Amino acid sequence: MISDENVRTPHSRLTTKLIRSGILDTSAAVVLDALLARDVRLIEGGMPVFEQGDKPESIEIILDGWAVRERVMTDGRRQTVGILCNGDVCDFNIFMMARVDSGCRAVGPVRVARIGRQALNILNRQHPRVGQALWWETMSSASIQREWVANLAARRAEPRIAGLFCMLLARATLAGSVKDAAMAWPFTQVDLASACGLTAEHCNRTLRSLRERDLMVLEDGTIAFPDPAALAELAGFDASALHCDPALLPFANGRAADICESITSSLGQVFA
Amino acid sequence: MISDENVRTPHSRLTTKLIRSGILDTSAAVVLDALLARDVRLIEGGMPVFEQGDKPESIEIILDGWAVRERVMTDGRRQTVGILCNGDVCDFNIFMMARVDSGCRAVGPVRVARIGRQALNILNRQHPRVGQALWWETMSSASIQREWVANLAARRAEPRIAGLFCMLLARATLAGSVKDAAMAWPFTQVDLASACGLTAEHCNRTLRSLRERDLMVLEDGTIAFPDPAALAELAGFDASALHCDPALLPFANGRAADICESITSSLGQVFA
DNA sequence: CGCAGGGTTGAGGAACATCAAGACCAGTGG
DNA sequence: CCACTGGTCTTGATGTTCCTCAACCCTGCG
Repeated sequence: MISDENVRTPHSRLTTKLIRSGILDTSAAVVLDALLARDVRLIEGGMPVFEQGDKPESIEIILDGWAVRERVMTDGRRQTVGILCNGDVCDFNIFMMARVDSGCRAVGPVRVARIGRQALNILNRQHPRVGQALWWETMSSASIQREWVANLAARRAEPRIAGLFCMLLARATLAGSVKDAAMAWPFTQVDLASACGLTAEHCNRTLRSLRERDLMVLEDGTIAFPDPAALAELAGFDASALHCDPALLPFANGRAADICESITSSLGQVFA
Repeated sequence: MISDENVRTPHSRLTTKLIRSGILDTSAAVVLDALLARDVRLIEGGMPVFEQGDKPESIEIILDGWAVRERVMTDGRRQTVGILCNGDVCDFNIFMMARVDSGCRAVGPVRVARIGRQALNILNRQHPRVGQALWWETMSSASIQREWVANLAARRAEPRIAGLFCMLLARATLAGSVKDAAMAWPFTQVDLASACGLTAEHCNRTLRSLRERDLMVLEDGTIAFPDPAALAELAGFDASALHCDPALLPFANGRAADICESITSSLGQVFA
């Protein structure tokens, strides 16, 4: 399921997202892409990208594939606390934290780029705009994490799963890995259940309900959403946590546009 | 409920926390405290610190009191997505984000310090260690947000509320606003229910259960925990998300210590 | 062949939400 | 002074959501 689209396009998923969000211009993107190509690892599904308790020595960027952040609870269970899409920066705490609080595991095969402390310092000095873009990414992921909390706390199983789908579809769309409202889907129902705080059985039944409503189709490791707007309607999804122009997202019902307003219009002032 | 302890001690809650976490030394702390004293507002209970959709122009630091981050859902309900304790930095996205994704509301009276973009830039240039300490705070709050997700997704009502209590007690302890495992508690049961993703009625019944087990006592706007270790045991609480020496926390059952190991031992290398 | 992992379905019960009502208290306008 | 209001806490009755336990099927794999 590793896409080779980055061979056809000049930009990685991360820079695609940052450009679409109005954070990077294409010349700065080239710098970042070159850095991302320097130290790439391929991690097979189920394998850790890093473990809870590790001492962070670098930041990891998901180039292709999906990964989960998970936390080992005191009873031994692993609780998913976030999902990483291609184009996501996986923890920026290299500078300060002595230990990472939660591990990262590949779901399906994943290509990961690594940037060490020294390279990052040089980047910040020589290309401060690129450094700032990485901080933007960090802030953005904090917003996403808050939306994740709202999804768990405020919604029942069906809208909750729908809300997760909307969020992942939107993020993957920004990263450029969605075609016709469909994307790679290496997750098992157990994975999805853990992410949603549900049992696998209940998750299964809820998925069937979504399938019967023609809101999702899953086959061959690909998930498709025939009617993203209806999915967003069911979930009560609000894309404002993504800090992007809602017109870029596949929920063409106008509601998200109302809420987000024209975020991009003010992006010119970001680095003023 | 505004404490005046910061008159007796030289340090604000934020610097107290950063010193205890091994991030700041006392001389750098003086710089930060001076900055925190420059622009202080008093916000009464129920009033917004900032609103969802605002354009961020400064970062806000909670000096005293409690606040909640909340997100307006598409059906109009306000969903709590985080709780801010004294000593917490309330969103660092001033640099990049065009809009804030979730508002901040005072629960009980709150003293807030404001640092503008320019003052922050000067701080970063003249005192890079203090700037780094603020980034540490940001990373730490991301960890706390992940633990929040785990709490919602993995635990039932009783351990979930207990887990929230443990987290808040631990954070307030680091900030220096806890005495004898007791702290100010301006939250209504409706507030608590929203934070835990429960109805107020079920929250009420669960609190009664905790009270009957002698795990909490609430009176006069103060909450006390007669047996923090038992509370942590019930919750299955793991303090590793706090990135501090577990010996500083009031859960003296040895378990947290096992998990966190000696985090502080490696703090000397943080700025290497 | 056996076996493990993933998906699916059913029955029963526990956890939680919903609806409803009442107690208590602070404020507030008559 | 009173009545009235709204907010908070509390408790009960009832229904829904979700979990638990238990199967069973399928596939890939040793």
